Amino acid sequence: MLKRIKKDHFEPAYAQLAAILRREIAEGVYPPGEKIPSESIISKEYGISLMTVRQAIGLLTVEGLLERVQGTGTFVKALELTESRFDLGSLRKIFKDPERTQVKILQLCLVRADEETASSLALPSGARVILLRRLLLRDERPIIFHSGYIRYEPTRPVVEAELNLGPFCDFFNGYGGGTAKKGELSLVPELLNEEESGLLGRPVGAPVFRIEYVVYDFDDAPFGCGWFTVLPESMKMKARLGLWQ
Amino acid sequence: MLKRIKKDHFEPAYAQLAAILRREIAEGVYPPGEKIPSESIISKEYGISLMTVRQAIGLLTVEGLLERVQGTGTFVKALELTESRFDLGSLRKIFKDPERTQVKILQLCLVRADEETASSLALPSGARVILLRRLLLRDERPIIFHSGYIRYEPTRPVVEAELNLGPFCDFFNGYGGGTAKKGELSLVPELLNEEESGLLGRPVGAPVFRIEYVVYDFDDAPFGCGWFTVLPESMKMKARLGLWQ
DNA sequence: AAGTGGTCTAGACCACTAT
DNA sequence: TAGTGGTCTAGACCACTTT
Repeated sequence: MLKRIKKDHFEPAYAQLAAILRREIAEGVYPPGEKIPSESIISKEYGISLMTVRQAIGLLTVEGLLERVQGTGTFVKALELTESRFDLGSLRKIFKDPERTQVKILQLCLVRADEETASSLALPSGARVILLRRLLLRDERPIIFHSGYIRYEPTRPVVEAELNLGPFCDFFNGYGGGTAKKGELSLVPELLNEEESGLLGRPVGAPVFRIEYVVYDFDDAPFGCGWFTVLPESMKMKARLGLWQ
Repeated sequence: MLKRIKKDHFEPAYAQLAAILRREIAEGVYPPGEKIPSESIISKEYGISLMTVRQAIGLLTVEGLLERVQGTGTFVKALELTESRFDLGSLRKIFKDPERTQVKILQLCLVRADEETASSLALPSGARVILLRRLLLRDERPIIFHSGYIRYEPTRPVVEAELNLGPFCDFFNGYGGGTAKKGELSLVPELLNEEESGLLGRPVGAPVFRIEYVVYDFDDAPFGCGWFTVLPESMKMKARLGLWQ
């Protein structure tokens, strides 16, 4: 039998078993909707411990290939559009490559919060807040526009250099050393307005992504909100479903 | 000590420990970047097995709260914008609620594939493919437009009723009983064109999501491609970061 | 060398589901 | 009642990192 787990292999046993199961699913040995053999049967078949089998099946479960049903069995999942997950991985590379990226501060000042901002930051309308507007450039070309409001705390002055030097999204970790506890984001399709059009060098009305956010401190009080306007070609939102090996 | 694991609790031990660690992180006992106690120390401290501790820490790791570094320790992760994950969960409810949703077939016919489609489906240019265009309505209102091409297989005739009756995204599972092995999706911001504007009842140029896809069969050959145009209010793309308990 | 996480075992009992 | 997955134990050895 080819499907055997080798001890002393560079791959751990659970990964080997996961690969075998992945292959068997790909080959149609277990078609979508079908039940795969029980954990104890697999454990005996391959001569490995039950916990190791569970680790392999757990892996394929988070990959979306299998589904466990207590008391019944483990089943092969069919492809479902709604299982797709998109992440901001393409931004990660940009944020972590200081060589080619540059941040330009457009505005950093104290302003009176408008109705909506005050409400987002749980402040009385007209309270003073910090307005921060920046442009992120990649290879000299603007690709992201950021506009954000931050709670103004007189005890913690904002140092421009601090915001300038830190990573682009660093106010997520507060300014002056504070840290965010949680954040809420929303992704929407948007059209470039006139101002953004000028800043990002694209025609008015061009389609872009907008990421709106609110971040909260460790007392669950909102301390920052705003949005990022991102040119779609610099933020590839891709997802994969099923068996890609 | 309050932080103690109760056996015979309705919550399993690993979930109790995860909740305790979550709380301690929230309270700043372990600030972002800090190391939490080692697994063996936790194991002794709470009188539970090492495997159970690992299960709890594994849970918080996939939640994005902790990060394991082999040979060094487990650390509290700071909030990072780029860790955000958006899913199509809001579509799930729509697809699985046949009471309020309705599918209207606009077109189902054999056409000659254009250059791009032929290339996506790995067919010679001008090959015959099935064109399927549909509208999904929710409470009588159109919210998603789907336009897709499917490989034409003379041996497997397409039955309109089949496509009409199945769930909206069911061609993912092929037609005539075939099944998809994998799929690749891409999310982009787009503007409504004139045709879509008429179908979806929104002005031309309104911002929408577009989900482009290619699905592959079990021989890794592409058998379907196309896109969904989705009104943004019916597809809320939300993500949460950090500690929400 | 000591400490950390990564893997693994050979059992055990439980909750749930089907028959 | 039998079979399934869910949880848990008390060990073990390994790979890796730091000192």
